[in-house]
Amino acid sequence: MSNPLVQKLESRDTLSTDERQALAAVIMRTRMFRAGELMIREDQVLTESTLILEGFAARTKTLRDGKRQITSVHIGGDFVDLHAFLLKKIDHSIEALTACTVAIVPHRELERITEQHPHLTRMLWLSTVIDAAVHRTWLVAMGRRSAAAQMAHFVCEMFLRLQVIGQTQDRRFRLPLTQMELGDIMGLSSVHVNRVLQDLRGRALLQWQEQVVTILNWDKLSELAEFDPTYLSMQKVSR
Amino acid sequence: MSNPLVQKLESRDTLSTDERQALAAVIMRTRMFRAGELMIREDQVLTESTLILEGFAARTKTLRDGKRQITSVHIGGDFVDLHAFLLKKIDHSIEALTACTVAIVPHRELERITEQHPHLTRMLWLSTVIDAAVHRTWLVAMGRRSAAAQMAHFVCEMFLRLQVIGQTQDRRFRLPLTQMELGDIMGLSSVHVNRVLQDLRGRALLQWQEQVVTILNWDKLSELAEFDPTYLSMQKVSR
DNA sequence: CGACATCTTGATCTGGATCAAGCCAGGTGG
DNA sequence: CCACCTGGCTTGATCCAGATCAAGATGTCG
Repeated sequence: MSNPLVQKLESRDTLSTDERQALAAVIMRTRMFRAGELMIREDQVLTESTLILEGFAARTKTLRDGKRQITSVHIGGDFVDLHAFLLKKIDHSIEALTACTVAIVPHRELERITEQHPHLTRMLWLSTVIDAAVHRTWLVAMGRRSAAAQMAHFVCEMFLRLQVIGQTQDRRFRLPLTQMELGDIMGLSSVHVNRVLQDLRGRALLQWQEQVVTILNWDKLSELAEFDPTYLSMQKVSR
Repeated sequence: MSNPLVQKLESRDTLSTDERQALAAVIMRTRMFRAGELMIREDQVLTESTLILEGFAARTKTLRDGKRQITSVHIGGDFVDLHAFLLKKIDHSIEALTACTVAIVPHRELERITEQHPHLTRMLWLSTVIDAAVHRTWLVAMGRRSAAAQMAHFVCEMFLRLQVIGQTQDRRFRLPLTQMELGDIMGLSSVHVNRVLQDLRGRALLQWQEQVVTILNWDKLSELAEFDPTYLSMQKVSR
């Protein structure tokens, strides 16, 4: 089985054969979700975690008045709820944004990894720590950047993350998010998202048609976003 | 030494004598910072982590145009840069908001914990995962709540976190943040923070004088904030 | 074919930013 | 001991980025 998680971890440190086997062994079964389906309901107590093999998913929180915020977007190789291994109970939902194929990993198996594979444990821990780094980057973008810069930043981020798992061709990639979902990611209205995208298109920074994004000018886009990929920890170092 | 970290971890799961000793042994030395001092500079490569014993600190990111965003506020018992153990390099600064006493923990020692104490490892991992949960809560507040609700939420959060380490008396606690810092936390201007605070005072939800906050009406404050403490994981369960 | 989602555009409104002063307390230097 | 300065808080006036409301265009799917 081609495993995008291994691919992602290997981009950050080398895994031993032993560790790669341990990771493979931990996957008990796979499962599919349809687009729009709820993968995990808020406040559920979890005993297994979910690794995306294929597709896009999001962590979402909906307030009483119906306003929704997406706190992260996950792609192949991401453990959407690895943190639930330790939290046990999660205060947000996880939704499939597109059709998804996922691997199910019982917490018992993750616990076994922490008992027997210290280095692999650190690599999984690292994944959750990078999640947090992405959260911080979004906080900075929401709090202090203009909507255009925030959007530019998000596009740069998704480009690099998708590149690691081989889902980009040159400067082009599929990003199947509606403008309403983009609004929920950035804390904006869908109307404003539409205008921001027109602005970025107008400045010839990117194209965005039929769920396919093409970055026309990486330099200017990342300049506008003040994008620094450090937080994605994409260098291979011993951890 | 009274260790607020042990106090905090014990509120989430029981530690064995062995584990408590291992935690104590890991502290190589302590150090003090003055208010306003930079504890960690952005982009530094770190080989040790910093545990706050006493005082308030913040992770901050400053943009080119001088705008600043605070992405977390840390208090006694918090490892401000535990994530640096795995990230190695950090893309934000850490500033002492007040005078701080901290314990220094070499990464080598943390690595030894991951080799020898799986359960304690999970508890430290849990700390970083709760950090991320706080980030998500801030994202929701910044993206979708009114400034007043966001402020109310922040006050509720700080109250509970300070309560765990015994830094509250009844409904009153010291929160030594300027209105400018509050603005940097919530993505607002200090002028607006001032008006929001006046609003909350006017509604008799809280007092805030001389860096001391008194919650006058917890029910209404947490109602306004739609505050649900689940994300702080304050129940003692086996992890 | 109708129903529904998504995108687009225009008009208007508003929460919070920005700019500008004044106020107060504490600290410093002469 | 006073004059001054600095940092934080407060208030008022004005501005603007982005929200909200409304309607139409386009596409898709049962």
